[in-house]
Amino acid sequence: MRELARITHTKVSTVRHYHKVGLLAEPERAANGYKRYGVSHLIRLLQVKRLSELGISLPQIAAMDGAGAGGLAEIRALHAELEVTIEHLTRIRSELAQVLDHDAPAVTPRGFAALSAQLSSTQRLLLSVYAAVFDEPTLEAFRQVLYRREETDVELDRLPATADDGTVEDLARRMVPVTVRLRGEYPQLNNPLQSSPLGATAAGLTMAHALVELYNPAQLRVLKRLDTLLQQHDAKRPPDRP
Amino acid sequence: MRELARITHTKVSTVRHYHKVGLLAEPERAANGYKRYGVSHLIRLLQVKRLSELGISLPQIAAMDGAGAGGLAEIRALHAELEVTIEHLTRIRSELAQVLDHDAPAVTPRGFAALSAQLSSTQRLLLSVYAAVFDEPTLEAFRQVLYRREETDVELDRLPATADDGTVEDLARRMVPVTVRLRGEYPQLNNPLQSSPLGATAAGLTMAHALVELYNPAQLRVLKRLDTLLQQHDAKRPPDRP
DNA sequence: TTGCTCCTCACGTCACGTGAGGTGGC
DNA sequence: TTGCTCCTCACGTCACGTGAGGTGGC
Repeated sequence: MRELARITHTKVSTVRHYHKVGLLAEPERAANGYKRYGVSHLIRLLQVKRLSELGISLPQIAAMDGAGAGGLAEIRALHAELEVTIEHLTRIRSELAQVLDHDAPAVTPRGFAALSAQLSSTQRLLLSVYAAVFDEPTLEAFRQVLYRREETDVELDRLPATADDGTVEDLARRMVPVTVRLRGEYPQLNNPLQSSPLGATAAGLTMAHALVELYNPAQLRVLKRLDTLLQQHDAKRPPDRP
Repeated sequence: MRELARITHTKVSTVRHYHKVGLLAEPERAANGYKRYGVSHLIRLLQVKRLSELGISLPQIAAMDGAGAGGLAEIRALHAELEVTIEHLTRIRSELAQVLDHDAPAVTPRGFAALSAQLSSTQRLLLSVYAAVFDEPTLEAFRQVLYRREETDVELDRLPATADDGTVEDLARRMVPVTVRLRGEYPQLNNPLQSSPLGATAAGLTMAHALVELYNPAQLRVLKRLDTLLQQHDAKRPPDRP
Protein backbone atom coordinates (compact mmCIF):
# COMPACT_ATOMS: atom_id res chain seq x y z
CA MET A 1 0.00 0.00 0.00
CA ARG A 2 2.72 2.42 0.97
CA GLU A 3 4.59 1.31 -2.12
CA LEU A 4 1.64 2.06 -4.39
CA ALA A 5 1.28 5.47 -2.77
CA ARG A 6 4.98 6.13 -3.21
CA ILE A 7 5.00 5.19 -6.88
CA THR A 8 1.96 7.32 -7.65
CA HIS A 9 2.96 10.21 -5.38
CA THR A 10 -0.28 10.02 -3.46
CA LYS A 11 -0.91 9.81 0.26
CA VAL A 12 -1.90 6.51 1.76
CA SER A 13 -4.98 8.20 3.17
CA THR A 14 -5.91 9.33 -0.33
CA VAL A 15 -5.72 5.79 -1.66
CA ARG A 16 -7.92 4.61 1.18
CA HIS A 17 -10.35 7.41 0.45
CA TYR A 18 -10.59 6.36 -3.20
CA HIS A 19 -11.38 2.85 -2.04
CA LYS A 20 -14.09 4.17 0.25
CA VAL A 21 -15.85 6.22 -2.41
CA GLY A 22 -15.56 3.41 -4.92
CA LEU A 23 -13.16 5.08 -7.35
CA LEU A 24 -10.56 2.38 -6.90
CA ALA A 25 -11.48 -1.30 -6.61
CA GLU A 26 -10.13 -3.09 -3.57
CA PRO A 27 -7.50 -5.61 -4.61
CA GLU A 28 -7.19 -9.20 -3.45
CA ARG A 29 -5.71 -9.79 -0.06
CA ALA A 30 -2.57 -11.66 0.86
CA ALA A 31 -2.78 -14.39 3.50
CA ASN A 32 -2.19 -11.84 6.25
CA GLY A 33 -4.97 -9.57 5.04
CA TYR A 34 -2.64 -7.08 3.34
CA LYS A 35 -3.88 -5.62 0.08
CA ARG A 36 -2.08 -6.90 -3.03
CA TYR A 37 -2.16 -4.27 -5.73
CA GLY A 38 -1.73 -5.12 -9.40
CA VAL A 39 -0.90 -3.12 -12.48
CA SER A 40 -4.57 -2.43 -13.10
CA HIS A 41 -4.84 -0.68 -9.74
CA LEU A 42 -1.70 1.28 -10.42
CA ILE A 43 -3.04 2.52 -13.74
CA ARG A 44 -6.48 3.28 -12.36
CA LEU A 45 -5.01 5.22 -9.46
CA LEU A 46 -2.76 7.20 -11.80
CA GLN A 47 -5.75 8.07 -13.95
CA VAL A 48 -7.96 9.11 -11.05
CA LYS A 49 -5.10 11.17 -9.68
CA ARG A 50 -4.57 12.82 -13.04
CA LEU A 51 -8.24 13.73 -13.42
CA SER A 52 -8.36 14.99 -9.87
CA GLU A 53 -5.29 17.15 -10.44
CA LEU A 54 -6.98 18.66 -13.47
CA GLY A 55 -9.74 19.81 -11.14
CA ILE A 56 -12.39 17.20 -11.83
CA SER A 57 -14.31 16.30 -8.69
CA LEU A 58 -14.35 12.74 -7.46
CA PRO A 59 -18.09 12.29 -8.09
CA GLN A 60 -17.55 13.57 -11.63
CA ILE A 61 -14.70 11.15 -12.16
CA ALA A 62 -16.97 8.36 -11.02
CA ALA A 63 -19.66 9.56 -13.43
CA MET A 64 -17.21 9.71 -16.34
CA ASP A 65 -16.57 5.97 -16.11
CA GLY A 66 -20.16 5.05 -16.72
CA ALA A 67 -21.00 7.56 -19.43
CA GLY A 68 -19.23 8.51 -22.69
CA ALA A 69 -15.47 8.37 -22.96
CA GLY A 70 -13.85 11.80 -22.78
CA GLY A 71 -16.17 14.29 -21.17
CA LEU A 72 -14.90 17.05 -23.43
CA ALA A 73 -17.67 19.43 -22.39
CA GLU A 74 -16.64 19.14 -18.76
CA ILE A 75 -13.03 19.86 -19.64
CA ARG A 76 -14.09 22.92 -21.56
CA ALA A 77 -16.18 24.14 -18.63
CA LEU A 78 -13.33 23.42 -16.24
CA HIS A 79 -10.92 25.41 -18.36
CA ALA A 80 -13.25 28.39 -18.37
CA GLU A 81 -13.78 28.20 -14.61
CA LEU A 82 -10.07 27.93 -14.02
CA GLU A 83 -9.52 31.03 -16.11
CA VAL A 84 -11.87 32.94 -13.81
CA THR A 85 -10.28 31.48 -10.70
CA ILE A 86 -6.79 32.43 -11.78
CA GLU A 87 -7.87 35.98 -12.57
CA HIS A 88 -9.53 36.22 -9.19
CA LEU A 89 -6.48 34.92 -7.34
CA THR A 90 -4.24 37.24 -9.30
CA ARG A 91 -6.35 40.15 -8.10
CA ILE A 92 -6.14 38.90 -4.53
CA ARG A 93 -2.39 38.56 -4.88
CA SER A 94 -2.03 42.15 -5.99
CA GLU A 95 -4.20 43.27 -3.08
CA LEU A 96 -2.00 41.38 -0.68
CA ALA A 97 1.04 42.97 -2.30
CA GLN A 98 -0.49 46.42 -1.81
CA VAL A 99 -1.15 45.71 1.84
CA LEU A 100 2.46 44.57 2.25
CA ASP A 101 3.88 47.50 0.28
CA HIS A 102 2.19 50.05 2.49
CA ASP A 103 2.42 48.09 5.71
CA ALA A 104 -1.34 48.49 6.03
CA PRO A 105 -3.67 46.52 8.31
CA ALA A 106 -5.09 43.48 6.54
CA VAL A 107 -8.63 44.77 7.01
CA THR A 108 -7.98 47.86 4.88
CA PRO A 109 -10.64 47.93 2.15
CA ARG A 110 -9.32 47.15 -1.29
CA GLY A 111 -7.63 50.07 -3.02
CA PHE A 112 -7.10 52.06 0.16
CA ALA A 113 -3.85 50.48 1.30
CA ALA A 114 -1.75 53.37 -0.04
CA LEU A 115 -3.79 55.82 2.04
CA SER A 116 -3.80 53.66 5.12
CA ALA A 117 -1.02 55.48 6.97
CA GLN A 118 -2.85 58.80 7.01
CA LEU A 119 -6.20 57.44 8.14
CA SER A 120 -7.58 57.68 11.63
CA SER A 121 -9.19 54.55 13.03
CA THR A 122 -12.61 56.18 12.66
CA GLN A 123 -11.93 56.89 9.01
CA ARG A 124 -10.72 53.37 8.52
CA LEU A 125 -13.95 51.92 9.88
CA LEU A 126 -16.02 54.38 7.90
CA LEU A 127 -14.16 53.41 4.76
CA SER A 128 -15.12 49.78 5.27
CA VAL A 129 -18.72 50.89 5.07
CA TYR A 130 -18.05 53.16 2.10
CA ALA A 131 -16.49 50.24 0.25
CA ALA A 132 -19.65 48.21 0.73
CA VAL A 133 -22.11 50.99 -0.02
CA PHE A 134 -20.68 52.90 -2.97
CA ASP A 135 -19.77 51.87 -6.48
CA GLU A 136 -16.26 51.80 -7.83
CA PRO A 137 -16.14 55.23 -9.56
CA THR A 138 -17.39 56.88 -6.39
CA LEU A 139 -14.81 55.05 -4.31
CA GLU A 140 -12.10 56.17 -6.69
CA ALA A 141 -13.21 59.77 -6.21
CA PHE A 142 -13.04 59.29 -2.45
CA ARG A 143 -9.51 57.95 -2.82
CA GLN A 144 -8.44 61.01 -4.77
CA VAL A 145 -9.99 63.35 -2.23
CA LEU A 146 -8.45 61.52 0.72
CA TYR A 147 -5.10 61.61 -1.00
CA ARG A 148 -5.24 65.41 -1.07
CA ARG A 149 -5.71 65.48 2.67
CA GLU A 150 -7.67 68.72 2.90
CA GLU A 151 -6.95 70.67 6.07
CA THR A 152 -10.63 70.92 6.98
CA ASP A 153 -11.04 67.14 6.74
CA VAL A 154 -8.18 66.66 9.15
CA GLU A 155 -9.79 69.15 11.51
CA LEU A 156 -13.12 67.39 11.31
CA ASP A 157 -11.50 64.08 12.05
CA ARG A 158 -9.75 65.48 15.12
CA LEU A 159 -12.66 67.51 16.41
CA PRO A 160 -13.28 66.61 20.06
CA ALA A 161 -16.78 65.65 21.15
CA THR A 162 -16.82 68.64 23.48
CA ALA A 163 -16.19 71.29 20.81
CA ASP A 164 -18.30 74.39 21.31
CA ASP A 165 -20.82 75.90 18.88
CA GLY A 166 -18.40 78.52 17.62
CA THR A 167 -15.83 75.94 16.60
CA VAL A 168 -18.49 73.83 14.91
CA GLU A 169 -19.91 76.79 13.00
CA ASP A 170 -16.48 77.97 11.94
CA LEU A 171 -15.39 74.59 10.66
CA ALA A 172 -18.66 74.02 8.80
CA ARG A 173 -18.36 77.42 7.08
CA ARG A 174 -14.79 76.76 6.03
CA MET A 175 -15.76 73.37 4.67
CA VAL A 176 -18.32 74.84 2.25
CA PRO A 177 -15.93 76.18 -0.40
CA VAL A 178 -13.72 73.10 -0.12
CA THR A 179 -16.67 70.77 -0.62
CA VAL A 180 -18.04 72.82 -3.49
CA ARG A 181 -14.67 72.75 -5.21
CA LEU A 182 -14.27 68.98 -4.74
CA ARG A 183 -17.76 68.35 -6.00
CA GLY A 184 -16.89 70.24 -9.13
CA GLU A 185 -13.77 68.23 -9.69
CA TYR A 186 -15.34 64.89 -8.84
CA PRO A 187 -18.94 64.82 -10.08
CA GLN A 188 -19.40 61.34 -8.59
CA LEU A 189 -19.45 62.97 -5.16
CA ASN A 190 -22.51 65.06 -5.97
CA ASN A 191 -24.96 62.34 -5.14
CA PRO A 192 -23.11 59.14 -4.43
CA LEU A 193 -26.17 57.39 -3.00
CA GLN A 194 -27.91 57.41 -6.38
CA SER A 195 -25.32 55.17 -7.96
CA SER A 196 -25.07 52.77 -5.03
CA PRO A 197 -25.41 49.11 -5.95
CA LEU A 198 -27.59 48.66 -2.87
CA GLY A 199 -30.16 51.23 -3.97
CA ALA A 200 -30.28 54.80 -2.71
CA THR A 201 -32.63 54.15 0.20
CA ALA A 202 -30.73 51.27 1.77
CA ALA A 203 -27.42 52.99 1.07
CA GLY A 204 -28.61 56.20 2.70
CA LEU A 205 -29.87 54.43 5.78
CA THR A 206 -26.67 52.44 6.14
CA MET A 207 -24.49 55.52 5.78
CA ALA A 208 -26.61 57.48 8.24
CA HIS A 209 -26.36 54.75 10.84
CA ALA A 210 -22.64 54.43 10.28
CA LEU A 211 -22.02 58.15 10.60
CA VAL A 212 -24.07 58.41 13.79
CA GLU A 213 -22.19 55.50 15.26
CA LEU A 214 -18.69 56.49 14.25
CA TYR A 215 -18.61 60.27 14.53
CA ASN A 216 -18.90 62.08 17.82
CA PRO A 217 -21.74 64.59 18.47
CA ALA A 218 -19.63 67.63 17.57
CA GLN A 219 -18.56 66.09 14.29
CA LEU A 220 -22.17 65.25 13.51
CA ARG A 221 -23.18 68.83 14.22
CA VAL A 222 -20.55 70.03 11.75
CA LEU A 223 -21.87 67.68 9.08
CA LYS A 224 -25.45 68.76 9.67
CA ARG A 225 -24.54 72.42 9.56
CA LEU A 226 -22.44 71.83 6.44
CA ASP A 227 -25.39 70.18 4.76
CA THR A 228 -27.61 73.20 5.53
CA LEU A 229 -25.02 75.65 4.27
CA LEU A 230 -24.53 73.65 1.08
CA GLN A 231 -28.27 73.69 0.42
CA GLN A 232 -28.31 77.45 0.84
CA HIS A 233 -25.38 77.70 -1.52
CA ASP A 234 -27.10 75.51 -4.11
CA ALA A 235 -30.28 77.57 -3.83
CA LYS A 236 -28.41 80.75 -4.73
CA ARG A 237 -26.52 79.11 -7.57
CA PRO A 238 -28.75 76.32 -8.84
CA PRO A 239 -26.87 73.39 -10.41
CA ASP A 240 -26.90 73.36 -14.20
CA ARG A 241 -28.98 70.21 -14.54
CA PRO A 242 -32.03 69.95 -16.81
CA MET B 1 -30.58 39.42 8.44
CA ARG B 2 -31.17 39.20 4.74
CA GLU B 3 -30.56 42.93 4.59
CA LEU B 4 -27.19 42.63 6.31
CA ALA B 5 -26.25 39.85 3.94
CA ARG B 6 -27.34 41.92 0.97
CA ILE B 7 -25.35 44.99 2.02
CA THR B 8 -22.21 42.98 2.64
CA HIS B 9 -22.63 40.69 -0.36
CA THR B 10 -22.51 37.60 1.79
CA LYS B 11 -24.86 34.63 1.97
CA VAL B 12 -27.25 34.38 4.86
CA SER B 13 -25.79 30.96 5.61
CA THR B 14 -22.34 32.51 5.79
CA VAL B 15 -23.46 35.06 8.37
CA ARG B 16 -25.03 32.28 10.41
CA HIS B 17 -21.82 30.31 10.14
CA TYR B 18 -19.78 33.25 11.44
CA HIS B 19 -22.14 33.44 14.38
CA LYS B 20 -21.70 29.76 15.06
CA VAL B 21 -17.90 29.84 15.07
CA GLY B 22 -17.88 33.00 17.15
CA LEU B 23 -16.44 35.37 14.58
CA LEU B 24 -19.49 37.59 14.70
CA ALA B 25 -21.28 38.42 17.95
CA GLU B 26 -24.99 37.72 17.99
CA PRO B 27 -26.95 40.97 18.14
CA GLU B 28 -29.86 41.79 20.39
CA ARG B 29 -33.23 40.40 19.45
CA ALA B 30 -36.39 42.23 18.57
CA ALA B 31 -39.61 41.34 20.40
CA ASN B 32 -40.35 38.62 17.86
CA GLY B 33 -36.93 37.03 18.24
CA TYR B 34 -35.50 38.50 15.03
CA LYS B 35 -31.88 39.58 15.15
CA ARG B 36 -31.33 43.35 15.18
CA TYR B 37 -27.98 44.17 13.63
CA GLY B 38 -26.13 47.39 14.34
CA VAL B 39 -23.31 49.25 12.65
CA SER B 40 -20.75 47.38 14.73
CA HIS B 41 -21.97 44.08 13.29
CA LEU B 42 -21.91 45.48 9.80
CA ILE B 43 -18.31 46.62 10.17
CA ARG B 44 -17.20 43.42 11.84
CA LEU B 45 -18.81 41.33 9.12
CA LEU B 46 -17.17 43.42 6.40
CA GLN B 47 -13.81 42.96 8.04
CA VAL B 48 -14.17 39.23 8.50
CA LYS B 49 -15.31 38.94 4.92
CA ARG B 50 -12.36 40.97 3.71
CA LEU B 51 -9.85 38.84 5.60
CA SER B 52 -11.52 35.68 4.40
CA GLU B 53 -11.39 36.89 0.81
CA LEU B 54 -7.69 37.52 1.19
CA GLY B 55 -7.35 33.83 1.99
CA ILE B 56 -7.03 33.96 5.78
CA SER B 57 -8.76 31.00 7.39
CA LEU B 58 -11.55 31.59 9.88
CA PRO B 59 -9.59 30.16 12.81
CA GLN B 60 -6.71 32.48 11.89
CA ILE B 61 -9.06 35.45 11.75
CA ALA B 62 -10.30 34.54 15.19
CA ALA B 63 -6.71 34.30 16.42
CA MET B 64 -5.82 37.70 14.95
CA ASP B 65 -8.37 39.43 17.18
CA GLY B 66 -6.76 38.27 20.36
CA ALA B 67 -3.11 38.74 19.44
CA GLY B 68 -1.22 41.66 17.85
CA ALA B 69 -2.86 43.97 15.38
CA GLY B 70 -1.85 43.29 11.80
CA GLY B 71 -0.47 39.83 11.44
CA LEU B 72 1.99 41.01 8.82
CA ALA B 73 3.91 37.75 8.90
CA GLU B 74 0.77 35.82 8.03
CA ILE B 75 0.07 38.13 5.12
CA ARG B 76 3.57 37.65 3.83
CA ALA B 77 3.24 33.87 4.09
CA LEU B 78 -0.15 34.02 2.40
CA HIS B 79 1.26 36.04 -0.46
CA ALA B 80 4.03 33.52 -1.01
CA GLU B 81 1.59 30.59 -0.91
CA LEU B 82 -0.72 32.33 -3.31
CA GLU B 83 2.16 32.84 -5.70
CA VAL B 84 2.77 29.10 -5.72
CA THR B 85 -0.93 28.32 -6.08
CA ILE B 86 -1.32 30.65 -9.04
CA GLU B 87 1.68 29.13 -10.77
CA HIS B 88 0.30 25.68 -10.17
CA LEU B 89 -3.14 26.57 -11.51
CA THR B 90 -1.58 28.24 -14.51
CA ARG B 91 0.21 25.00 -15.30
CA ILE B 92 -3.03 23.05 -14.90
CA ARG B 93 -4.75 25.53 -17.20
CA SER B 94 -2.19 25.04 -19.93
CA GLU B 95 -2.52 21.27 -19.55
CA LEU B 96 -6.28 21.54 -19.95
CA ALA B 97 -5.71 23.72 -23.00
CA GLN B 98 -3.43 21.09 -24.50
CA VAL B 99 -6.01 18.38 -23.92
CA LEU B 100 -8.64 20.56 -25.61
CA ASP B 101 -6.35 21.55 -28.48
CA HIS B 102 -5.67 17.96 -29.41
CA ASP B 103 -9.06 16.59 -28.48
CA ALA B 104 -7.26 14.11 -26.26
CA PRO B 105 -8.78 12.00 -23.47
CA ALA B 106 -8.57 13.75 -20.13
CA VAL B 107 -6.50 10.91 -18.69
CA THR B 108 -3.65 11.52 -21.13
CA PRO B 109 -0.48 12.00 -19.08
CA ARG B 110 0.83 15.52 -19.04
CA GLY B 111 2.80 16.49 -22.11
CA PHE B 112 1.49 13.67 -24.25
CA ALA B 113 -1.73 15.30 -25.48
CA ALA B 114 -0.21 16.22 -28.85
CA LEU B 115 0.68 12.59 -29.45
CA SER B 116 -2.62 11.26 -28.21
CA ALA B 117 -4.20 10.70 -31.61
CA GLN B 118 -1.51 8.28 -32.76
CA LEU B 119 -1.45 6.20 -29.61
CA SER B 120 -3.07 2.81 -29.23
CA SER B 121 -4.99 2.22 -26.01
CA THR B 122 -2.20 -0.08 -24.82
CA GLN B 123 0.39 2.61 -25.42
CA ARG B 124 -1.80 5.11 -23.64
CA LEU B 125 -1.99 2.96 -20.53
CA LEU B 126 1.70 2.20 -20.68
CA LEU B 127 2.45 5.88 -20.92
CA SER B 128 0.55 6.51 -17.69
CA VAL B 129 3.02 4.19 -16.01
CA TYR B 130 5.98 5.76 -17.80
CA ALA B 131 4.89 9.17 -16.56
CA ALA B 132 4.93 7.93 -12.98
CA VAL B 133 8.16 5.95 -13.22
CA PHE B 134 10.54 8.08 -15.27
CA ASP B 135 11.95 11.54 -14.77
CA GLU B 136 11.14 14.48 -16.98
CA PRO B 137 14.18 14.38 -19.37
CA THR B 138 13.53 10.71 -20.04
CA LEU B 139 9.85 11.39 -20.70
CA GLU B 140 10.79 14.16 -23.09
CA ALA B 141 13.00 11.68 -25.00
CA PHE B 142 10.07 9.25 -25.17
CA ARG B 143 7.89 12.04 -26.57
CA GLN B 144 10.41 12.77 -29.31
CA VAL B 145 10.70 9.10 -30.21
CA LEU B 146 6.94 8.59 -30.26
CA TYR B 147 6.55 11.66 -32.40
CA ARG B 148 8.78 10.08 -35.05
CA ARG B 149 6.49 7.09 -35.20
CA GLU B 150 9.06 4.49 -36.20
CA GLU B 151 7.62 1.81 -38.46
CA THR B 152 8.88 -1.00 -36.22
CA ASP B 153 7.15 0.51 -33.18
CA VAL B 154 3.86 0.55 -35.03
CA GLU B 155 4.38 -3.06 -36.00
CA LEU B 156 5.14 -4.05 -32.44
CA ASP B 157 2.05 -2.30 -31.23
CA ARG B 158 -0.13 -4.14 -33.75
CA LEU B 159 1.49 -7.54 -33.38
CA PRO B 160 -1.20 -10.14 -32.69
CA ALA B 161 -0.82 -12.46 -29.72
CA THR B 162 -0.76 -15.41 -32.09
CA ALA B 163 2.23 -14.23 -34.16
CA ASP B 164 4.63 -17.05 -35.01
CA ASP B 165 8.31 -17.32 -34.15
CA GLY B 166 9.47 -16.18 -37.55
CA THR B 167 7.52 -12.92 -37.34
CA VAL B 168 8.78 -12.31 -33.82
CA GLU B 169 12.40 -12.93 -34.76
CA ASP B 170 12.15 -10.76 -37.87
CA LEU B 171 10.64 -7.82 -36.03
CA ALA B 172 13.16 -8.05 -33.20
CA ARG B 173 16.05 -8.07 -35.66
CA ARG B 174 14.73 -5.06 -37.52
CA MET B 175 14.25 -3.19 -34.25
CA VAL B 176 17.94 -3.48 -33.30
CA PRO B 177 19.35 -0.79 -35.63
CA VAL B 178 16.40 1.51 -34.94
CA THR B 179 16.85 1.20 -31.19
CA VAL B 180 20.62 1.67 -31.43
CA ARG B 181 20.16 4.78 -33.50
CA LEU B 182 17.56 6.25 -31.11
CA ARG B 183 19.72 5.48 -28.11
CA GLY B 184 22.52 7.44 -29.76
CA GLU B 185 20.29 10.41 -30.37
CA TYR B 186 18.62 10.31 -26.97
CA PRO B 187 21.15 9.27 -24.32
CA GLN B 188 18.43 9.36 -21.64
CA LEU B 189 17.02 6.19 -23.17
CA ASN B 190 20.19 4.21 -22.48
CA ASN B 191 19.29 3.38 -18.95
CA PRO B 192 16.14 5.21 -17.99
CA LEU B 193 15.66 3.21 -14.77
CA GLN B 194 18.83 4.66 -13.26
CA SER B 195 17.42 8.16 -13.21
CA SER B 196 13.98 7.18 -11.98
CA PRO B 197 12.76 9.20 -8.99
CA LEU B 198 11.45 5.95 -7.50
CA GLY B 199 14.82 4.25 -7.50
CA ALA B 200 15.99 1.81 -10.13
CA THR B 201 14.77 -1.32 -8.36
CA ALA B 202 11.19 -0.21 -7.74
CA ALA B 203 11.04 1.40 -11.16
CA GLY B 204 12.27 -1.77 -12.86
CA LEU B 205 9.78 -3.95 -11.04
CA THR B 206 6.91 -1.61 -11.83
CA MET B 207 7.82 -1.41 -15.49
CA ALA B 208 8.24 -5.19 -15.73
CA HIS B 209 4.82 -5.79 -14.20
CA ALA B 210 3.26 -3.19 -16.45
CA LEU B 211 4.81 -4.65 -19.61
CA VAL B 212 3.73 -8.17 -18.74
CA GLU B 213 0.22 -6.97 -18.05
CA LEU B 214 -0.22 -4.72 -21.07
CA TYR B 215 1.65 -6.46 -23.88
CA ASN B 216 0.55 -9.75 -25.35
CA PRO B 217 2.84 -12.82 -25.30
CA ALA B 218 4.10 -12.29 -28.84
CA GLN B 219 4.98 -8.67 -28.11
CA LEU B 220 6.79 -9.74 -24.95
CA ARG B 221 8.76 -12.32 -26.94
CA VAL B 222 9.85 -9.57 -29.32
CA LEU B 223 11.00 -7.40 -26.44
CA LYS B 224 12.92 -10.24 -24.84
CA ARG B 225 14.60 -11.18 -28.10
CA LEU B 226 15.39 -7.51 -28.78
CA ASP B 227 17.04 -7.25 -25.38
CA THR B 228 19.25 -10.27 -26.12
CA LEU B 229 20.21 -8.93 -29.53
CA LEU B 230 21.04 -5.53 -28.08
CA GLN B 231 23.32 -7.11 -25.49
CA GLN B 232 25.15 -9.01 -28.23
CA HIS B 233 25.46 -5.78 -30.14
CA ASP B 234 26.82 -3.92 -27.12
CA ALA B 235 29.31 -6.72 -26.45
CA LYS B 236 30.79 -6.31 -29.92
CA ARG B 237 30.89 -2.53 -29.68
CA PRO B 238 31.23 -1.68 -25.98
CA PRO B 239 29.75 1.68 -24.95
CA ASP B 240 32.35 4.43 -24.50
CA ARG B 241 31.76 4.93 -20.80
CA PRO B 242 34.55 5.18 -18.20
C1' DT C 1 11.49 -7.94 22.13
C1' DT C 2 11.67 -3.72 19.08
C1' DG C 3 10.27 -1.19 15.29
C1' DC C 4 7.99 -1.12 11.21
C1' DT C 5 3.95 -1.69 8.23
C1' DC C 6 -0.48 -3.03 7.69
C1' DC C 7 -5.53 -3.30 8.95
C1' DT C 8 -10.40 -1.28 10.14
C1' DC C 9 -13.67 1.81 12.08
C1' DA C 10 -14.89 6.28 13.32
C1' DC C 11 -14.54 10.84 14.09
C1' DG C 12 -12.33 15.52 12.75
C1' DT C 13 -11.46 19.49 9.45
C1' DC C 14 -12.80 23.45 6.53
C1' DA C 15 -16.38 26.71 5.11
C1' DC C 16 -20.21 26.62 4.44
C1' DG C 17 -25.10 24.50 2.20
C1' DT C 18 -29.46 22.36 2.89
C1' DG C 19 -33.37 20.66 4.52
C1' DA C 20 -36.95 19.94 8.53
C1' DG C 21 -40.21 21.92 11.19
C1' DG C 22 -42.09 25.88 13.07
C1' DT C 23 -43.25 31.06 14.02
C1' DG C 24 -44.43 36.03 12.89
C1' DG C 25 -45.91 40.19 10.14
C1' DC C 26 -48.83 42.24 6.28
C1' DT D 1 -55.65 33.10 4.10
C1' DT D 2 -51.28 33.61 1.24
C1' DG D 3 -46.64 34.51 0.73
C1' DC D 4 -42.70 36.15 2.62
C1' DT D 5 -39.02 36.34 6.12
C1' DC D 6 -37.27 34.82 10.18
C1' DC D 7 -35.85 31.25 13.68
C1' DT D 8 -33.23 26.86 15.43
C1' DC D 9 -31.28 22.37 15.23
C1' DA D 10 -29.06 18.93 12.73
C1' DC D 11 -27.24 16.69 9.11
C1' DG D 12 -24.79 16.91 4.37
C1' DT D 13 -20.79 18.14 1.26
C1' DC D 14 -15.96 17.90 -0.37
C1' DA D 15 -11.49 15.55 -0.15
C1' DC D 16 -9.26 13.97 2.61
C1' DG D 17 -6.52 13.75 7.69
C1' DT D 18 -6.09 11.74 12.12
C1' DG D 19 -6.30 9.13 15.87
C1' DA D 20 -7.68 4.55 18.39
C1' DG D 21 -6.85 0.01 18.92
C1' DG D 22 -5.07 -4.02 17.15
C1' DT D 23 -2.30 -7.53 14.12
C1' DG D 24 1.81 -9.45 11.46
C1' DG D 25 6.69 -9.99 9.80
C1' DC D 26 11.80 -9.59 10.77
